[in-house]
Amino acid sequence: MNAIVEPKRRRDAAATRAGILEAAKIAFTQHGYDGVGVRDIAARAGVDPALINRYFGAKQALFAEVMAGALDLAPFLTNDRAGFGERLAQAFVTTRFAPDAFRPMLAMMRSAASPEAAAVLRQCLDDGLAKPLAAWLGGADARARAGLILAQLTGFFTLRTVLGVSSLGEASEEALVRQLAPILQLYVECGAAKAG
Amino acid sequence: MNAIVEPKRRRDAAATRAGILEAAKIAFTQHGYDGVGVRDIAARAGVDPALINRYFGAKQALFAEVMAGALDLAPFLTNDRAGFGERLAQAFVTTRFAPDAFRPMLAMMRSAASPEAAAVLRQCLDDGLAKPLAAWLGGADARARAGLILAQLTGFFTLRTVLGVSSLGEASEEALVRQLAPILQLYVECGAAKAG
DNA sequence: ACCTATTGTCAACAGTCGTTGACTTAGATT
DNA sequence: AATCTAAGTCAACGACTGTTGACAATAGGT
Repeated sequence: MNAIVEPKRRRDAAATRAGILEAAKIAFTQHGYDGVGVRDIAARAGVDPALINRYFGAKQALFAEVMAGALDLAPFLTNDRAGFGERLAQAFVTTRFAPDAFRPMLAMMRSAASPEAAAVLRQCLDDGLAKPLAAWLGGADARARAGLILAQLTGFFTLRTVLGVSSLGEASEEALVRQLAPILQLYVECGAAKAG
Repeated sequence: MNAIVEPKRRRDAAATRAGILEAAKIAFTQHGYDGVGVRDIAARAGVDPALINRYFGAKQALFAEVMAGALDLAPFLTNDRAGFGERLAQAFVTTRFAPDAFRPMLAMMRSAASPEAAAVLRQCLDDGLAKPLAAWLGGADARARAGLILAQLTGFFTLRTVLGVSSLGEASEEALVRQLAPILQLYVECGAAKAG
């Protein structure tokens, strides 16, 4: 029983580092890279602002660590290819989130305008989403189809959650899934069948 | 010949105001709302920064005037409904722009993260794009379909131009149009045929 | 109990931001 | 030519930004 039970050190580098990281995830999700200051993040973590630079070097590096590996489409890239569109649409349209949840795609779209953040995001997006999706899709124009699927999803996020356009906010989730699912599915199939 | 030929006044309120507006259009397109300072805009217009507040009251009001009426899909909402997807895809994928051109949709996506700009954009987007498009589409789930079309287009912009993901940047324009056009067209028709 | 490396605190730097008010100048009117 | 208003200039405000270095306090190993 007496394994390494966390001696509850009052000063714990690993814990504060993790606390900063967790606070940063929420903050970046809510306000984007430019909308959050290091003092905000530190305050959320109950920590001195200087510690952010001590543990992460710079704000950009903290953002990079927040986003590293967070963008992941793997759960959707299963063998059930026929259900891809439906599963993806359901997940993106109907999933509820706690107000302080970490939502990588939302953090991404809210940070895209900042060149500093964009430099980080480009690679996360390519490696975490675009390339795996293109590989899973296969067939003709795989990269283009993967990019357009991601464009549809990220655009949906930006318009509905970031900008709050009424068309997407007030439309029933049922209608959105009904329209979106077959579109996503079409991107899967129109490469396998033939390049039209 | 001697109509009102612009007496070439060295001090011309209307001209400087227009100059500021023009400079702001380019600046917001290139760097987004948060990425541009009033001093930048003033410098581009060759004008004192204080004049921006004199003529527009505040930065947000300047942005609002830049975006007012700029988002317009009317040229695409013609009677040729069968060619809608192809025309839209062609225009969005292949159109070349001068580096200092005003591109309203790009300015929008680069400014979406700022709450101040988002407040302006929400209404421009709804009134200028979403509502006219939904009305033109008609049929079942018109609002949802309009929103999803805009999501596809804006997402495409953000990923390709703002973030520069390789999947959309390196894919051939031909392939992109080939994949995108039928998708957009499907949003037009899947409301008219039946809500399946 | 001392020593030392780790961890946390604090203040300040050098910028940038949007905005404001007082001032000077130009141009048209009388 | 004198006057007066419109137009443009300038400096500064207060708040905020990311980052840094010197300092204080704690904890663990001896």
